[in-house]
Amino acid sequence: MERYNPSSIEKKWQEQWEADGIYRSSVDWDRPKHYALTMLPYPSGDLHIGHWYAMTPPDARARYMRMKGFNVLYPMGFDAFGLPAENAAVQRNIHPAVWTAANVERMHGQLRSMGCMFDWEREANSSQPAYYKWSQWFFQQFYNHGLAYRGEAVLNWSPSLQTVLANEQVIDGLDERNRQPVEQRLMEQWFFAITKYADELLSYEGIDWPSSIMAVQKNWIGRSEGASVTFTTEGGAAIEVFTTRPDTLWGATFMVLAPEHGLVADLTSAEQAVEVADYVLATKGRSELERMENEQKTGVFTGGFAINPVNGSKLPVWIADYVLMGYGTGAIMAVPAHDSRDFEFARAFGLTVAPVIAGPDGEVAGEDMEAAYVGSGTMFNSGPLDGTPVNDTKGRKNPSVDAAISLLEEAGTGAETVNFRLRDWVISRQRYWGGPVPILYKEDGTIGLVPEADLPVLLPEDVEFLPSGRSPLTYNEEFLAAVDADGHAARRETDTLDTFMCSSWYQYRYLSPWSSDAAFDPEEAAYWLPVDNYTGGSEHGTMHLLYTRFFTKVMRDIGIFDETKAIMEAHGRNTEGVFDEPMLELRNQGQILGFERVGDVLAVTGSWLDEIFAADTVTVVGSREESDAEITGELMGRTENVLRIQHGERVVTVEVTDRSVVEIATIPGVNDASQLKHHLEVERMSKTRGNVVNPDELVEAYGADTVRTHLMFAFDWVKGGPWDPSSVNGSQRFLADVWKLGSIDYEAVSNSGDRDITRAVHQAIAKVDHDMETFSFNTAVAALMTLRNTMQTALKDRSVSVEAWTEAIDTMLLLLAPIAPHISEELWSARGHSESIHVAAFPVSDPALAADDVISLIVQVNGRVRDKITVAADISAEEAESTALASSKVAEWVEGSTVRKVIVVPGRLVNIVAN
RNA sequence: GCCGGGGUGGCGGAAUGGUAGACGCGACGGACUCAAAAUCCGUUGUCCUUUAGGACGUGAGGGUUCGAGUCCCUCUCCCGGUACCA
Repeated sequence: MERYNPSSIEKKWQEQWEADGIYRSSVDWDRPKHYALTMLPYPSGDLHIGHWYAMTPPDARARYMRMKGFNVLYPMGFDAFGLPAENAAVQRNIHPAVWTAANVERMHGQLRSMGCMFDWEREANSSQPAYYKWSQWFFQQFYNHGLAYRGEAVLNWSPSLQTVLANEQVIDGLDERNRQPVEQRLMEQWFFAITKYADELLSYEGIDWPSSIMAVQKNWIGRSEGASVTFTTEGGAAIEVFTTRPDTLWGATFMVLAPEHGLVADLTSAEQAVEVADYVLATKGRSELERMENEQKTGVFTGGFAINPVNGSKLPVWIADYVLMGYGTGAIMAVPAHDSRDFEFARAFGLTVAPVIAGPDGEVAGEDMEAAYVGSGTMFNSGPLDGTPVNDTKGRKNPSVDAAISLLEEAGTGAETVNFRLRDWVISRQRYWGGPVPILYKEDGTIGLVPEADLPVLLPEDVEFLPSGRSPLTYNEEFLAAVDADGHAARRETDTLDTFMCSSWYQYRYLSPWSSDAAFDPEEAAYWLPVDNYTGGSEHGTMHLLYTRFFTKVMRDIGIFDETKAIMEAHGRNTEGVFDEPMLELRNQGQILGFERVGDVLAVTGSWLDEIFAADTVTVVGSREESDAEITGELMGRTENVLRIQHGERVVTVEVTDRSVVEIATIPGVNDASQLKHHLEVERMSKTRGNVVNPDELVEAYGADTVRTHLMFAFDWVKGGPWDPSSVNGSQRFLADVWKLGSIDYEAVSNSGDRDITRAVHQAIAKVDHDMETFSFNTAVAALMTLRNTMQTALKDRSVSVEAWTEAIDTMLLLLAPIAPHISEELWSARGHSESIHVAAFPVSDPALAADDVISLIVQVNGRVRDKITVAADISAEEAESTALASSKVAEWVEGSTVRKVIVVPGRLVNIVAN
């Protein structure tokens, strides 16, 4: 028997599977389908352990579904447009297309090493013309239906990326990719009208998504119920405001406009003109980050006034940057008594505070209140609505809000309104490496689509990258010059599509990446759609996962699924709601973090040069006590030749020079500073932190099966956690044991253990079946390890028959096949099976065989375990009770007291209540 | 602040309201070996105790229950998201 040697078998089977085409997925209406999708990677160059974690457990799930009888589609592709390619172009003078293609090529090999059941015939790559032609086509369809438009808004401009970004791509005032500051600018851009779908996006009917994702999206969409109210300036212009608290209208004491608001100029008086202009300018110069960091309220009086429609009072109008142009109407009525932000502003500028809601016990706050009152109570000083109760519900459910809205609607000065936090999606990017927006600027000044026949608008390859940061499309005359449908000269749009737009529909391109006359083949779509299970990271909650839902709903509404739907119906499928959502079930995996490691303890001799200690010798020692060197302690970090050493309470900076001698006893030869191990925290993996786990190295050391098994076993998949390099041993031993069990020539000595091993086998089947179904991968592997343990015990005294042993090992291999596909295939084949294990059916557990004959009956006295008695599993309640009461240990514990009650849980325990 | 998730041995983690710590890592003791690795056997929540056994134990406090890691209330800490959103 040969030893388990993954490297020799894994490659062999990967090639065999590919040659046999066992992972080709084709439409077969006679079989139930399962579309398993995992988020496609960006071709950054190297697959990291996170990719393995995101892809191999779902691969095991897809394989499991296949063995359960489903026709499974599990495709893979590349989200291949994006900025890193362009940065590489500028920094290293490599064309983005070349850089991307090389990375895709490299990642192909790495993806294959996972042993996944990807159907490569269905690979899609968003940067190829065959793909982005359809991204452009979708843009045009959206445009024709009024869902793509060019508009002006205050947007996020990233100076470092030299492009505009969608709200979703800005986190804490920084761009989500490089974490550089973003500015607010009034700009004209291309938008998708996602806000038209805001309400529908709030519904998750018919889909099973994690509550955290639904919460994040709901929060992001930010629906709030209230009223729009029209105030009037002294000049007669209308100032529209949105408020969730129209019941506090009588307490409005001033108004605030966003500095960018269109009425600012009209309202500003001559005396205030300079101050207002200064403030507007200052706001413009402030980055999003600075604005957020500024906790003090700022603002200036415009000198203008507006009339409150409910009581005719005259309110001073201010401008302040705490009012955002991007939300509501960019103007608010300020009710300092009942809104904490308005209150702060009023106090900062000495404005009137006028309470209009009394507390629940009728207590009325005075002008001198110390904080805004936002609770429930009763309206007062509110004209006709005095006495109306105020509760803590939103919108018309609150009687005070309801009454106020009715009043406004009768008077014609306001209306019930729902407002959303969600903004329309900016989809144009001022970058080169993306799909060109298929738009022409015509001679007559109008804007039009590139004729459909001219799609795709190809990205010119022959371009020059200038360090200006500007997209080369903006100065490429060959690209810019175009001809419109009427034969007139036109200029092309130089913006490209947001990569999130390309990835919003990739699940449809996988259906038929070969289609040249449609985005996808409706025959394929009718069978495979919708996606049954989607897996990926939760960080896409407000980006990709929101966009793709929107995209699918639009596709449904503009008829893109009509043909697909007709074919589905022809096959007898119920199509109701089938195109409402792209993915029926979503599961998010956690993140693999870097491991914790204790750094080398160093003893350093040398001399101080100001704050830096210049090393003569650096020696790795066992502990601080071993050395009396001047500087000694754990190496906390290292940058090039500068060490940070924890010397007692403080961290000392030590410089290792050319003349320094580094001694590491465990590493032979001449040592240098780069060989020193520094301390690592549990945190995200990154190259700069030096805690990256390279999956290629792991595969080389342990084999893909061990890496797969370990990623499934060592974590709760949803949670993730730190990678512990030593715990891989457990998964490696497990597979080595399976190898031994599966390759020995078994001979029986007796069959006394048959019942036990058969029970273990059937219990394992039930457990693994259930756990694979529910994404509980770690306990599925644990159940297989338990079966391994049982089999090893049986093997020792050869106490089971050859038949029972054969069933056990064959079942073990079948259960293991989705998790560790290579070793199971090799052993399966070596055991004489001619068909691949991956086309075999998943074993079925027989409950009668899985059932225990005897159980350990737990006997409790007052809820504490006092005895355990082995009894038949099917013991009756009466019998269990009498058995328990007959226990001598029970007798000891109930002695001197009276048995009050006996609770029997059949097949489990007996609790005797006595006092 | 608000929303979501969580706190269980030295570590990763298991536990339909019913034996807390499955499975594994690590550690310790032993076998094999000239030695090491690998492998095999045993121990491993804490405390008391020779054994038997007992007490304590799932972030803290309270409650419901015959019985709570699990359900309810209050609090606390950690992680993620979001935040002048009117």
